[in-house]
Amino acid sequence: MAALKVRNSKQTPCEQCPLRGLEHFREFTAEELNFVSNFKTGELAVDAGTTILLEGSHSPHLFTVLSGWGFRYKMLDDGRRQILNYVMPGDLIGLQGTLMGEMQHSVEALSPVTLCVFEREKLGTLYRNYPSLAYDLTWIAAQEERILDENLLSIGRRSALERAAYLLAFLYQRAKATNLFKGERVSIPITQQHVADTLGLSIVHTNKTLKKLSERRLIRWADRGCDILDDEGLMQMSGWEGYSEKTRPFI
Amino acid sequence: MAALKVRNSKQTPCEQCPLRGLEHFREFTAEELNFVSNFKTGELAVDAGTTILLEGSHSPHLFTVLSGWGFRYKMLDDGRRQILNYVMPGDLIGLQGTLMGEMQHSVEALSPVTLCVFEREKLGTLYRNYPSLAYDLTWIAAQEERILDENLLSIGRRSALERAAYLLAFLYQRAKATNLFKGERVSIPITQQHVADTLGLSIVHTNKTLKKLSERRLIRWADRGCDILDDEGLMQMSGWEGYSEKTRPFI
DNA sequence: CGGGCCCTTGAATTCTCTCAAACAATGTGG
DNA sequence: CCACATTGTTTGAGAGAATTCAAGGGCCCG
Repeated sequence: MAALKVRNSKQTPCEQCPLRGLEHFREFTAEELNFVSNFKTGELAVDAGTTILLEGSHSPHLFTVLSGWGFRYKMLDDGRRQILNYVMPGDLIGLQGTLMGEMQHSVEALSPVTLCVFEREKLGTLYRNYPSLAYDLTWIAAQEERILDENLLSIGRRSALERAAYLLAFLYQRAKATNLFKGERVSIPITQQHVADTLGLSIVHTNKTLKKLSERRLIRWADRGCDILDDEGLMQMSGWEGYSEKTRPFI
Repeated sequence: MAALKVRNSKQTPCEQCPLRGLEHFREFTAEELNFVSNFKTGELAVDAGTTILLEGSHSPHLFTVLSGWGFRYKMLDDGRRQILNYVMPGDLIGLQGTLMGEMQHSVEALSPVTLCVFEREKLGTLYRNYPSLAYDLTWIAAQEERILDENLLSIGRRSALERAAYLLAFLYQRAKATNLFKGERVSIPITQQHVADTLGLSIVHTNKTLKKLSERRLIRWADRGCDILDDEGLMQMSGWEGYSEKTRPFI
């Protein structure tokens, strides 16, 4: 699977960024917008299945997801894979690698994905002249930390059924916030193998666990994806209360 | 267990900070040092077992650990506990809560701990006037993210034996870097319950797993703690390669 | 039509948990 | 100083959870 194969190159100017209109994201000042517009050097469109960032690679790019789904993961030498988190529109990827030189995880596209590409050299300017954006970067990193804390709690201490319910409620909440569900379709584009690799379970046991959620009418497993039927039921089953932020920064 | 009980209040000026001398931490410029010295409003000393920060509490403090060991954790309603990471000298705690209003995890002292207390109101000044420190804050958050990624991989995909070996090698490496082992004693001050709650295992199974590591002469379980006998053996057993940073920022 | 990918199911095996009991070390109050 | 409670560690046994192995079915695409 070739990394970073460009599908097309039409550009969305930051001023007309479709995400900026969503109430989920914080507004920019004119100055900020002007800088970010300059910070962005291009756009990238990749197919589902493409490896966007690869563990072990150096000086990787800094991206924001403009559309589509993806996931971050790590692998052990023998092929065991752990999915760490999912990425959706508005999410920044590659920050760890940008700050620390080497990617410690990979990112793969789950669906066709478009990415804003940022110029890593201008990160210094960002910190020097745009403290509010610097603050946002720290905020974004801290938010990711928070999600990982919850995932860790889930894998370490929740039962298989609770874990699965948490994951699906979590994905539903995030996807809803970024307006990923146009109209009625509420489908999460993952396979059961992805669920298994996120929950730390085998594919067989994951299948049986998801079946229980289906029998309780909380979800419906569709073709290569999952429809959420009762997100509150999922949250109740998992004991997870959801995130409360109304708005968040994005770059 | 009362939170934040002050044990004494003698102060260490930042200029004479014992951590600053360690080669593990990056140097400050005179300006940075001057600001940080002013940013620090006091010092706190707490006993082992004290809850330093509590999940659910608001407007918490921002601290750097000056001495001692602690751990971050989350709990489910029914008491199941997951330890997320450990904190050691030089580690910043409370950043998540400071940025996002409410603590989503707790922090407890494993040993007597002294903390530098920072004035949260001056965080804006930091971002506005000290971009290098702002960068450091983002770096610190990204580094925590990286550790959580590795922990997640461990709990999700490593076997019990590998997990235990990883954890102990990880703690050893971090403790060594912060010079926590004066002389020969290489003892990590945790109980098997802590290990269990970190690895997502029961205490009984943790005991049996640690026994296997002892039999292989990789560790020795001492009184309320663990002596590392062969850290390379632990790393080999876990398949973990360790962190490569020579130096890191701290505030 | 065949191959590949994904989902499903059953069965045997292995891992991990809970329950239960006991022991060691430490600290406390009488 | 001893009796007793508390905390942490250790061990065995049975129950439950999750894994691997194996096989079959559906669907899409070349």
